[in-house]
Amino acid sequence: MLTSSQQQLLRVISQSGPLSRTVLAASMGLSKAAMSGIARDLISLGVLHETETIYGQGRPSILLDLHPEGAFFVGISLLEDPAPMVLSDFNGNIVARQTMPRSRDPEVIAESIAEMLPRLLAEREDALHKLYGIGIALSGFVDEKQANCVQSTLLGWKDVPFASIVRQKTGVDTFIENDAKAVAVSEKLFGSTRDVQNFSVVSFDEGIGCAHFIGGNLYRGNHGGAGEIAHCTIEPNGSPCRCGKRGCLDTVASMKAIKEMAKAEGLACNSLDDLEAEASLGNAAAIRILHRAGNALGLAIAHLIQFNDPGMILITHVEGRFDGLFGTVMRQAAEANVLPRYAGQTPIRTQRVDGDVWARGAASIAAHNFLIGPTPN
Amino acid sequence: MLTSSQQQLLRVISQSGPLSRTVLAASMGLSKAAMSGIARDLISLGVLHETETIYGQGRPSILLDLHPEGAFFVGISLLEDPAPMVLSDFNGNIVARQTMPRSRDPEVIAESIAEMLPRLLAEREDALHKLYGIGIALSGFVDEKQANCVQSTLLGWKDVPFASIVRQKTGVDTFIENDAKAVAVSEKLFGSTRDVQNFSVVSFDEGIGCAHFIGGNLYRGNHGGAGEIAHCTIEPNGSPCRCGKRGCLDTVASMKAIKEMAKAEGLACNSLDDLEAEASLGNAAAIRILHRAGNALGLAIAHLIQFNDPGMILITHVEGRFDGLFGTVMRQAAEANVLPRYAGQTPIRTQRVDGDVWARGAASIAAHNFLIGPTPN
DNA sequence: GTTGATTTGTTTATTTTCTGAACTTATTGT
DNA sequence: ACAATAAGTTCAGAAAATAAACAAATCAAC
Repeated sequence: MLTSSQQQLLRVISQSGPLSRTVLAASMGLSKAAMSGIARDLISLGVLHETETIYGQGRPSILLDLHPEGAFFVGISLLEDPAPMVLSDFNGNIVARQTMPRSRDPEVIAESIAEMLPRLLAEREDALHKLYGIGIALSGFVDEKQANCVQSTLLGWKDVPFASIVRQKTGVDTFIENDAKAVAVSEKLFGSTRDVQNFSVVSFDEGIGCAHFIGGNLYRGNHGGAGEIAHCTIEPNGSPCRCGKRGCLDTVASMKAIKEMAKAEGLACNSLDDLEAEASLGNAAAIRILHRAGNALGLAIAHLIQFNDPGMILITHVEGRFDGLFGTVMRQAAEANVLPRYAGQTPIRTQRVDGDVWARGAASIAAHNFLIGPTPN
Repeated sequence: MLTSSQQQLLRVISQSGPLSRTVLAASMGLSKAAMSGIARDLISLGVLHETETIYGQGRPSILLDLHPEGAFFVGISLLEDPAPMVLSDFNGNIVARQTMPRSRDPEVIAESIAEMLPRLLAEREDALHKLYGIGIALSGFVDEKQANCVQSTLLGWKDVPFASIVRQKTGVDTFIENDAKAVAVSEKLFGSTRDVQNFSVVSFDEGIGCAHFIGGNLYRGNHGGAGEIAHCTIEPNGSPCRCGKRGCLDTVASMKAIKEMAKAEGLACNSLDDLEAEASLGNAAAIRILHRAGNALGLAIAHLIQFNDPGMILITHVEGRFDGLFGTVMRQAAEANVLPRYAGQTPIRTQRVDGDVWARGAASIAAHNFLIGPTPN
């Protein structure tokens, strides 16, 4: 395996983006001499490579970055059926793809993974001896070692040591993670938040998920529940939620809730875009629903900003557009409910993602473990 | 100064409490041999010492802990006038005390500190050559280097490089910090949360402050504003707040707000205890006020738990008791507004603190910088 | 009691890793 | 062309960590 200095170097690069040897040495508290050797070793291992040359006064500096083809990872999403299984390079590019049937039996899933793995790797021969891990995203709570699924309603699991089951069947290092947290990790490693140390990702879909990066690390919370904003009380004494409380964000602002409210109002809308279209035609019910949902999501995001002062909020969404009424109301509510001094200080970015989010997120969990080791929280 | 391994050892001990050499070696990823030497050096420096002996099978292990008299720190609170100035040992015990006039002119305060410092140290001669820093707590925003006050309404400051001003006048390493964050650090270093890695401290007083520890480190937020729960919207369209918004927690649940509401209801109550007494006699207005305040604080704490899943919430309060109506309602509201699965999973502790909180917190900032170095966020 | 098992902590020779200082390389500015 | 500047390399020596053997302090069992 890698030495601790080598890991530290990869960690710094994955947290800050491409850097020169001199800058790396300074930020790691090492001498240029030490840096030189560590970089040489990692380059000859094929994990690092030289990219851009920066010209200034004096000898130009050469930026070092992770080599896209230096390591490969498998990502599997257990949120969909059939479950997608992808092979990702070090940049988050998907270089091969398969699907497999989803089951509720851990052993059966592990068996399927072991069966599909050679077929996946056959699509990309050079990845075989550079496969460093498998990551699996699922809906539910995962322990801090990313090994055991503490609870998953969707899969009907409770305290299932799924990572070691898969590891045993495949012989490859395996890690599992909650869906929203996996997406956050992939944004940090591969996406638009590489050089942001503190941010929260809100994944907007049928349900609402959220995960925090703090100090450059995924923060999982004491019970793995950090970021569970879906069930914060946003409308005191509001509608009952399937969790047992009332007025949870999930009952007002998730796609599921929005569609249900639309149905209850007799609107034939099957997507956010449909509802936005109705609203722009002046349909009062559609406008009311979008206002209510946008306000709720905006207030929750305002709380996120007030409580944690992140450097960025990134909203990922598979469906819909965020430049309509819903998005506008959401942004206004977010701005209106933070300290006026802070209003506008925290960028709220929305990003449409393709259907590979979960599988790519899963792969990023394996990459994260390779790069950074187990998360400290 | 200390080597990085020495600092790491102090960091681990200050985060986890007393540990044996063998456990330390394992948790730092070093060999027992290396540990032996590092511990020897720190003991002869007077910073560490052996405490309890733990008997089990085999040779007993000897716990190592910070030596209470191994280092001293000065703490100054600029929240009060006159400003208390204390000398603290490594356990947070206050071993000497002075006061000084507070001013709004940074130069004048620095001058006063330089003037009082010899008098403070005269009370405790052995501290003179073991003084490793000055910490200053103030109300406002402080940058991540704990050097500049970005903004303080109370002191009327904006971008004041106060730490370096004091450093220049006294010749001692100086750090400044926000009041609530300083209290959180002192609880982590000296108090009841030493071995908790993730927790939030809510300081309940005239205003409401809050600070988070995440992964064993103070989390300051991207603009130094993490934990500003006082101005989260807790009663949508509620009373106007001096911050410009409406329905902030501060307008309902701070001691200032509670007293104002009591006054508006014509109650002659000057403290929480007075109001609790009225409520227990059946005074409807008193009951209403306490319910409203307790509910608001409880909801905010529930959000804190939902968003960040901390291992503990610690509420520090100078005034009043938390076992009356206010505390009960607060706890009930907190429990009722978290995911039922989590209810009761996060301990909410209340702790009455003496008038030295702020000064002790300030001293802990200096200690934290000595032990752990600058906070990474 | 004595002996063996067990685990902590120390010692010492050896290996690994890092540093300092001089040096080479590649560029800008004049 | 040549000085100035800064990045990156080389290599001897210093510093730090390791492995393995060992000493120390206890419990448990006979």
